[in-house]
Amino acid sequence: MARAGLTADRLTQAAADLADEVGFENVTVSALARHFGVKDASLYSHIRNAQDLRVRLAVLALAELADQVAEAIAGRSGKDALVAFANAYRTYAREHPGRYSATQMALDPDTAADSAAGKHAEMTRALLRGYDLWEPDQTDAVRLLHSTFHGYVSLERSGAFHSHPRGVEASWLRALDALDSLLRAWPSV
Amino acid sequence: MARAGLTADRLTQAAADLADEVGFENVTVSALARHFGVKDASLYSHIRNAQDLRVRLAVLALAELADQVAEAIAGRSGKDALVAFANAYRTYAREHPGRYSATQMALDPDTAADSAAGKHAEMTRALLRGYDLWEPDQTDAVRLLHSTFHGYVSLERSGAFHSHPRGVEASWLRALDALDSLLRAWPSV
DNA sequence: AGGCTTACCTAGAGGTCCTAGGCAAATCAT
DNA sequence: ATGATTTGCCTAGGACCTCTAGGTAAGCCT
Repeated sequence: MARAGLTADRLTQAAADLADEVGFENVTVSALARHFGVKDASLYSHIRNAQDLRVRLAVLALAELADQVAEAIAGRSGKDALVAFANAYRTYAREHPGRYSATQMALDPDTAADSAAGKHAEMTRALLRGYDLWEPDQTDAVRLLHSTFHGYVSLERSGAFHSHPRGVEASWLRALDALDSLLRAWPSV
Repeated sequence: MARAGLTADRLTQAAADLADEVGFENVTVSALARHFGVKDASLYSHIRNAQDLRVRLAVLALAELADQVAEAIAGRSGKDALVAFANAYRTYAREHPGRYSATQMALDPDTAADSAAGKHAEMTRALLRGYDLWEPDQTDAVRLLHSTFHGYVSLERSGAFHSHPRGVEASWLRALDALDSLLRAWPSV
């Protein structure tokens, strides 16, 4: 009997693909085992439990997202960087719905620290270098930007914007214009 | 044997309380049946299935949230209304975590139309009357505000802001200041 | 009081999660 | 190469959740 050659990493990768196909909440240990043609009990020597699998998936997705964003803003600054950041974020969420859902998981502080969660804030800070912002305004702006991007993507996914004809794309661009102008005028807010 | 007197509405109410106690994802038909001291099979004459129960819960929460917000902005305008809206939204999410999670469910378009989902946008429009905004800027602004509120609340709940000492409350107030100033200056953005 | 509706029941099938313990494949030692 | 060790995947099985089918009894209606 040939072995399937499972490892925690391969399981996590497959779980991520599965999440994008069937939705994050449908990522189950059983489904993953079926995908590899093994019994579900066989996975428990690689992952502690179903929650552990989801956490690993979340960490993977956070790292991927951070990479995409980092690549997007490399060599840009000011509004260029803002738009690149925002579009990379939104694109990742659209192309990888299951993975993006995973990034919304509540991680315990230790796991979050180990993950790329901190990298997001760091990159947002880098992007703010093009604007004239210093602490504590920088932190406030980081939170506002992150909230807005996440909120927009999240509502877009839930279909909250479908009720109105105005193009979601046009609104998005306008929101980026607004945020840019807000950041430039921030000190006087 | 006395009857428990179950109805779909009572089940939904109890499910909402349960959600706030143990989390939306832990709202199960079995747990709800235990709460009423009946067998789980007994609930299926009132609700179609577990998903149906969650949808009812989502619709309930959306209506409650809309009511809270409507009450908050009644008689206010401009920044007063903006702050009242935002605080009511955030307060509901903090006091009713399970219900708020339910509001994030993806509802099919028909259900969404029946629910109070449209009321949100309508109220946000009412609040914008204090600012000098007309279509399509109004829709863009509604989407930006909704996204930001939802995003902030959502990230706050996921613990994304805990990594930095700057008070979440102070950042929130600053965000509201920024949004107010953004709305006032919108036409020139 | 008898009949009808309906609220709740039991029984049971199928799925997911997870533990305990077993066997065999791969790896290592001699 | 062969025996010993490790480890990957197995079977068995318990606990819980979802949902259907069909039964019994409580409460309402005349």
